[in-house]
Amino acid sequence: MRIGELSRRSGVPVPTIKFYVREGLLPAGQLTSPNQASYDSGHERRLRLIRALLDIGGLSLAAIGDVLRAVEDPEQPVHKVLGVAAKRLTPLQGGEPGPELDDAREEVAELVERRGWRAEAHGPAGECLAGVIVALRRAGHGGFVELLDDYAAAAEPVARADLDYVGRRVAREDLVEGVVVGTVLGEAMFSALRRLAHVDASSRAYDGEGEGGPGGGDGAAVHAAGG
Amino acid sequence: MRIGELSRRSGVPVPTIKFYVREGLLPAGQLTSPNQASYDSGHERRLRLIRALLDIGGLSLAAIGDVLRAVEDPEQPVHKVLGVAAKRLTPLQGGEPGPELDDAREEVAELVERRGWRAEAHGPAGECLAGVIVALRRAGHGGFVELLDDYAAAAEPVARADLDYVGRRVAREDLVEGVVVGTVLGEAMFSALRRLAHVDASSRAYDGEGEGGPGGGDGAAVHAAGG
DNA sequence: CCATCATAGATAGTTCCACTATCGGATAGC
DNA sequence: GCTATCCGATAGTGGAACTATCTATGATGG
Repeated sequence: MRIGELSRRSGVPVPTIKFYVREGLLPAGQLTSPNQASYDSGHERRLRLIRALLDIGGLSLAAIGDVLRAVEDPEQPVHKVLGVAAKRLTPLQGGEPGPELDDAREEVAELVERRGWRAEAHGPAGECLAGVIVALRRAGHGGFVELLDDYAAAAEPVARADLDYVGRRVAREDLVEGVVVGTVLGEAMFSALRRLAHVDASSRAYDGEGEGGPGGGDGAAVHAAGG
Repeated sequence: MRIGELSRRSGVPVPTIKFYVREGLLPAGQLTSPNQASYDSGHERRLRLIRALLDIGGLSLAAIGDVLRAVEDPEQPVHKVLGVAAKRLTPLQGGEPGPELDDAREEVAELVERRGWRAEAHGPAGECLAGVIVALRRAGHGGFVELLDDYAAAAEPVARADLDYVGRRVAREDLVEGVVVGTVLGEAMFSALRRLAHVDASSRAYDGEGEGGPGGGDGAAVHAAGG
């Protein structure tokens, strides 16, 4: 297919497709003549993936490019690709070093030990978590950190489900793409579910247990007041 | 305190503080003379909250401003404030309408019913979830949608924990701020924990059950390959 | 075979966002 | 008085993600 049809099928404007090719996010079409190239369904799929990571996952084009190029490169061993993915999928707050951050790191290490997780507490994910803890404390909501264990307990089955999804894939590219999609879009999925569950939990807490179906509250329910 | 000290204590540059005041994110200092103003610990706390929502939560300044101004305004009833928060904390993908989106909406409604949630499936959170489902399908990862129930089951205890945290607050402003912080920073916290749990689950799945502590794998472990 | 349309590739421009720089005049505190 | 700091205002910066325009070339249809 030509670029016009690719644009129509993916919903991405032609100049934007050209821009993505320039930025190395999308391989160029197969040139059939000096000013004519043909694109296939692989391009279409890649384009949809880019838009999902961009719009839903909120990744930057630079991050998407790094990840996708690593996925494409057959030279890269799988674990390297996953390393790139882990780094680029993490906002990586870092923050200014200090005793606060050291304390938070220590708490993360204790949590990992407490739950018996086989994970490095000082890897990208652990650093990210420590950054969040510091930010919560700095924002005056240190109490929220007490929920860490509850959150960790909920994260375990989610991680197992993710791995289960990824485990069903065999081809290298499919595998890696599964990890990326699971990490990025799975996060968006959980986030939406969490907000839905907030409405439910709030409804039960403030409207009383005995009342009827959803939406019966008069506004006390958290998040229920949509407009 | 004067603006210089506020800057030193919060780590935010003076011109940036002035910028936040101009944008209505931070109340102006108390003028003690035509060109002298004094700031208090409330300003400092607010400033830290802004930075947390911006850096960790990834909210835009516009969204932060809407939420904080609603929180500040004593005219606004609590449920209105929570409505504003819910809307601004949601990326609100919307996406183009079509049969795909209708199908996804239907699935969300079925999920809500299946779990017995007292929540409107067509509120902001439900719409957001439907958008994610559509994006997953469009990106060629419709299979991931099968994890919806696992994710929903994990979201329930998290939502209960959040509500429990919020429930401990009594003052109106504290309550609302708790919701905002819980929703935004709690998401970042869960996200980091989920990635940590990925490392663990991957280690167990690929490195064998019997091996020793963390980090022992040779790279097959998801995300374990940090830089 | 010729008019019309789409395309490749290149360069430059736009919009939004989150700051950052500079300035003129006033004040604080020694 | 002197210097550092401050207020308020205006203007400028840099990055991100496009978008517009242009030229030369080729495809398509009557």
